[in-house]
Amino acid sequence: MSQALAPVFAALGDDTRWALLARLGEAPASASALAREFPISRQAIVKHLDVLRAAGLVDSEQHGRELVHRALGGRLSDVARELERVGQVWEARLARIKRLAEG
Amino acid sequence: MSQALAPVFAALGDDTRWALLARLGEAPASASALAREFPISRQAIVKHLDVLRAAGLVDSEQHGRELVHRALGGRLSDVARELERVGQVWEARLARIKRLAEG
DNA sequence: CCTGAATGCAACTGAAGGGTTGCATGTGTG
DNA sequence: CACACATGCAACCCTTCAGTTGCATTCAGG
Repeated sequence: MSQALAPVFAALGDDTRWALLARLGEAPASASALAREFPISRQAIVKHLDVLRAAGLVDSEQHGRELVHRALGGRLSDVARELERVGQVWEARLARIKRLAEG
Repeated sequence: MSQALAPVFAALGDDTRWALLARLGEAPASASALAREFPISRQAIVKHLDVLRAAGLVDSEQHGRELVHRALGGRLSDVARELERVGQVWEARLARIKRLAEG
């Protein structure tokens, strides 16, 4: 199922990358276009996009002479479900321990 | 609402930290106890716990002479809900764009 | 056709972060 | 009361990583 979560979190852990992803969430764009909107070089943006793509958070498509990138909400939902699941297991376990200790 | 997500992702992005958190999810433990189970020094573990606590993923309580840490599933659920929400917004936007382009 | 714009590759720098060791200091329990 | 064990603080190493600059290349379109 959903591949290792760590790479996704690592990808999301950087502010710039998160901003970039949020921007792509509003509308697809090319690296050069993003470079005009953000205060960092195009190369830096390309590297971030590589990381995001590797994490399954972005996908890219050739359009004429430019490579257009878009954010994938689906992957985010996958991760969300996994987190929710894990979180509930922990909470349940904690509750059980507390019950044992007090009861 | 749920404070900035970035710190949480940054915290979850490290494999060792994730492993540590998963371990605490099974049962609370002190830093020294964890140091006996993991192949890294107690100091390294303490630093990881600091990061996790700052992200709201762990909380610590003094028990006799030791500081016992436990994983907070609740925070994980918060993040999950936020992710799910954002993911759906992106998907909806994409669908709308696609409809416009094709329709 | 030819030029501007977009991409790709590579080397380099500086800072952040994971990990270590050493030491000082508390404090529970035998 | 003493000693073992848990914690805290600090300096230090080394790798990873964000970001930069420079250059080569390709290709869409006027």
